[in-house]
Amino acid sequence: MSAKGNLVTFTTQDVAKVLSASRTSVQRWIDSGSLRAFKTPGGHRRVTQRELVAFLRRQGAPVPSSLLLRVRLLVVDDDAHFLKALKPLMKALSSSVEVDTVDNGVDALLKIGAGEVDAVLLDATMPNLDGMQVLEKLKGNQGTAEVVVLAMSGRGDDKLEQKLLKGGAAKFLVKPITPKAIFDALHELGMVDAPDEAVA
Amino acid sequence: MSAKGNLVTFTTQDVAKVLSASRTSVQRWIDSGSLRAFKTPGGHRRVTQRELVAFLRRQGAPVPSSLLLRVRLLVVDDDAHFLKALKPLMKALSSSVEVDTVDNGVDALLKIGAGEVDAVLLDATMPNLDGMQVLEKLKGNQGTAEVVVLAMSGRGDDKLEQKLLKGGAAKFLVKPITPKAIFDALHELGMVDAPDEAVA
DNA sequence: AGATACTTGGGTAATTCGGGTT
DNA sequence: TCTGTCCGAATTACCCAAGTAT
Repeated sequence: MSAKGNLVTFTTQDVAKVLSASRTSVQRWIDSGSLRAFKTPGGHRRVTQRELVAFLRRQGAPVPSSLLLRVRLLVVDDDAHFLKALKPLMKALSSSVEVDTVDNGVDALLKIGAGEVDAVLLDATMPNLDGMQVLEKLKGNQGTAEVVVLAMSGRGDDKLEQKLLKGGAAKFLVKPITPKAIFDALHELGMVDAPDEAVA
Repeated sequence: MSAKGNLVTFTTQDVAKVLSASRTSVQRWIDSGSLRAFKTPGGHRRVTQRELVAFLRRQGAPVPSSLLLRVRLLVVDDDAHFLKALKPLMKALSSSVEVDTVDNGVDALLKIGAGEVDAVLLDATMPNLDGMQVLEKLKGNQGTAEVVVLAMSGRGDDKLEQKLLKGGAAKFLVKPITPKAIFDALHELGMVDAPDEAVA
């Protein structure tokens, strides 16, 4: 079996404590749709940790590091060697980033659509895939709009960079991409904390 | 949690962990009918993985990807063209159905016997293979009796259809078989959910 | 098959939540 | 819009006898 169910849920009271608000307010936020929740068969509201963190970010509120989840990063590139090499390097660099890789846009969209991805490192210059189009689709869709897009391209191209950033890409990275560059980008976006310390 | 063949069942505690709820609540949900379960001879509740996923979806709760089920469908037909064409079509239609194909009954039975199959689409009118006999063997054997059999034949034949259904076939499909017909049959049997949505 | 350690069911009490209201 | 308070209902915690797993 895979890892433990990382599925922690919060009651309205739990959420209220995080924001120093009242339980009643949290109920209203949920009912008005600004905070997504599901209900138990008995009608009690439950908020996932993932959604709580997303909500805090939307509101510009600080995210307690105790709530930070591992970032699920999907790397989309058609260079098999790059993908194969990147995974262990990222793993060694930070235990708070889970790296998944695909070599084509179709698989990428399927995974993103399934809600299994927090951030995408997308080669904007892949053949058979219009990075700009993917970006537009992601940002245009409720449910995928919050996926952080890190665009990368083979070389500096100011025009492409501006276009992508304007389209909603969070960062623009120029190849060659290093694991540290990816980590730093995620760190600047507040998605991960400081790098792991060596354990003696 | 116990695993028997490919059927994984969850105890009340297992379900409770998935939702970070209490064991007592899970018991109540089962007793009130919100969550379907069966009982062991000793009275302990057991929930199938399939029902757990369905329950989570009904409540709007996130479904951990480790719980996602895929139906392993084995298609038995001697028409190579049919087999070759069907596989990619089913894949495009639904990512939750894994299609395997064989052109003879021997390989089919070997795969089924190995526990690698959830459902079989069986051409009941194959030469060199008595579909009815295969059906009887499957249903008569502990361990293979739960494999869902979708029988198909070249044309409507009420007598054959009645015989097969009486023998334990779950559905009777008339050729030409379309991927959608297969999917719908599996859907009616509760083995798959609604079709994949394109990331539009 | 028997023995052990762990888990579950059922009951009740204590706590928390939802909804209406101020 | 946010907060506080009410009551009925849902959820949780705790007990020990019984079922399950190894």
